Amino acid sequence: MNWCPKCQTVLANEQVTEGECWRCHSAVEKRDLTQWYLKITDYAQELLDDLDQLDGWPERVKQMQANWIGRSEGAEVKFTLCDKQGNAPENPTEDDLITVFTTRADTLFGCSFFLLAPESPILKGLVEGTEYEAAVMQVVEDAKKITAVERAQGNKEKHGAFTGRYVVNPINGEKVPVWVADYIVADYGTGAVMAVPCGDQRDFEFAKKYDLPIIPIILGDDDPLFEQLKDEQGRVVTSVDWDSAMEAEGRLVQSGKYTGLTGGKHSEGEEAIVADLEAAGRGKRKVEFRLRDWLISRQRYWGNPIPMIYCDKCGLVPVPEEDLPVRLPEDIDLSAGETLATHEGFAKCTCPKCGGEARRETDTMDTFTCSSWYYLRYTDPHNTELPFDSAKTNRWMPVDQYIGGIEHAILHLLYSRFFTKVLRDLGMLDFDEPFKNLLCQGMVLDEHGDVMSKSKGNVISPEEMIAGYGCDAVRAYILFMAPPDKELQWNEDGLAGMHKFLNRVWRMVYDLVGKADEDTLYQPGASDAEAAAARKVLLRERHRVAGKVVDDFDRNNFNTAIAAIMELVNAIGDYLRKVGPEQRAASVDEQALATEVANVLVRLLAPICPHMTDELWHDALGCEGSIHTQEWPEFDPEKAKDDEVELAVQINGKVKARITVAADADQEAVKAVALEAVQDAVAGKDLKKVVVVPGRLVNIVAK
RNA sequence: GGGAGCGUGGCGGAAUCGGCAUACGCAGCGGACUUAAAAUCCGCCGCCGCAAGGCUUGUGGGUUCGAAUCCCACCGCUCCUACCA
Repeated sequence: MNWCPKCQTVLANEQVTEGECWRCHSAVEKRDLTQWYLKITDYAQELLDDLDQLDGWPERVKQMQANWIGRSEGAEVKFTLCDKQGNAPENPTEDDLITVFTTRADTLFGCSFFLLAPESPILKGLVEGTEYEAAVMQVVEDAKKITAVERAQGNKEKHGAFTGRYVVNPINGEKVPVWVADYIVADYGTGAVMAVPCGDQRDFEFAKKYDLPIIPIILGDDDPLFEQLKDEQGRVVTSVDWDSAMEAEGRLVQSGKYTGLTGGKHSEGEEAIVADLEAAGRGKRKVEFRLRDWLISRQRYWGNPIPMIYCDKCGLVPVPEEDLPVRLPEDIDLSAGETLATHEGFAKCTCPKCGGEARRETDTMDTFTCSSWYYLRYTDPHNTELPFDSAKTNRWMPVDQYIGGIEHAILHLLYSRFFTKVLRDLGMLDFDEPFKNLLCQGMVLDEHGDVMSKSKGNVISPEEMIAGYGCDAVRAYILFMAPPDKELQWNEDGLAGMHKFLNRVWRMVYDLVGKADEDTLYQPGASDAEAAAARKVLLRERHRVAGKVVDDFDRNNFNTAIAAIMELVNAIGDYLRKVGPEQRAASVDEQALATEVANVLVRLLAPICPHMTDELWHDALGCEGSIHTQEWPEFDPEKAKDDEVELAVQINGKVKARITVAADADQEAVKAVALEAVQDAVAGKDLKKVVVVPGRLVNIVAK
């Protein structure tokens, strides 16, 4: 197990990052303990396959989950263990065979030694009472001491020892030595590995360090990728061009009857060799996953009790359903060092089977077990009989939009998907995935670029900013600073600007509905033509911006939605300056336009600035009810269009002039206007081609 | 070591399908109003250049009528993962 010495508890693999505890960042140690697991590995394939259904998830998160699940296609190969005298059994039984997993069966001819993990359960039996025992057990002991942190920091010096035993390679009958090596991971594959030093850099390093033979197989003895110094057996390699060797997978197998077949993962050679091993009963196709079972036991008070009872007579007995849930005791003195195990009122119980004295399991479950399905309860929160009624939950779920930090990409989001599938298989849910759309908001960084966190003490307090500018301004400013999925380096320079903008909105709305006091934006002096132009732009912007904001919200682009609202506000400002209060008061049409624009503006801004818009809704616009139950403003894409468009005129892709044409002008007319606009520049040149992109530009290709 | 992503003005950022690069804002500069300041409003604001004009999306190539966007190589940064056979 992974053990955190500070938290005094075990951790799941997912909760160890770079060798450290996810919660307190202490270096994680290894311990041998008997613990409870959930068998998430049974769902490895489905958890991987169903990532394809998650169109609304960031690619990055799906990639991280796929890597974590880590599917590898390969084969199991059975080697025969020789006895202590080094003789292979004539008719080996299953007990005489040791299985390895490999993705490169085509390299079996290059296997020159055989490795076991230090934690391998058969290791002790192999060396017990032999002259090799001391050295092997030393490697086992040392492996426990090297912390995962040291390994993560690149301390990858490999250690090993010969066990004195041999195994026979099933493909060629070669006898190779068995070593223990600390770079073999016990709980991946079988904890035993065939070593092919000319095909694997780690095996190569190990072979060099302990002077083990290196057989050049992928390519043959004379391949230039291997720099060779042959000993009397003709098989010592001093170095390998690894970069090239990695790309050499398409090359040919050069050994035995397979000579001439291509090598590599899923290659002809690999297929042929696995097929022969299978026929001989010495191998079979196998898929391995990196994902391990989820260790849920925690040595903590807070957590769901694990509902199991230990009885001396009956063994392990589950708490019967009618006694569930098991509740934590509240009369426990944690500060005095009392634990669930020492709390007799909790730990002591009677066996549900025989009625005799028994003890409860006093470990509790990982907090992530609770967070893996809490959201289901939201669909039926008052149910006193069941966690949730399936009919209700199936109606509401899955969650349309889930929001969370990227730090949960593997932990919470993988566990929740697993729980959903298990509950579905138990008949309690009728869907496969809990969260249709996922938004991972970026983290907030301080001025040095460090992630803000309570434990680092570098968080900024929103209270002060809210006191100075109001929470609508703080909220709008945060949304405006960056798209939500991007990380954001905190900087308050623009906050005062956002505050000014909202004040401007406030005054404008009152001005538009004719309730401005003395503080109007109107500056006399605009001509009728200028007033008409401002009015036209305003009407267009009202429709264009409403469409853009609705669209931006669908894509979570809140920053550009706010930018668009600012553009509408700029158009309103121009209108208010040029069409004065008296003019507006005198015209029913003008009042209707101004009121509608005010109404649209306030509704567009409502999700961003909920407080001030609700006040404007009642006090300025005189509307009833809450603004937050209103629909988005309607809009007409036709009215968002201008009847004239400005086009760039390019010569060979460089902008040389700009022309204004009617929006519905036909291409020939546009071409003529464009050519006229640049006639001096193209004079005397050969016109190869004229590309007209309606509404955008004209590109003239001339030589 | 393996995987993913990013690089645009002084700054945050925009450009949704290959079509006017720098929207919107911050900072800065100039102006109006004011006895003055605040507040408010207007204008300028990528780089070089007096100008005409030229250059510009990390660097270098390629595809294309046209590239921030697609392809290749390199440089730099970030995140994830890590002795996974």
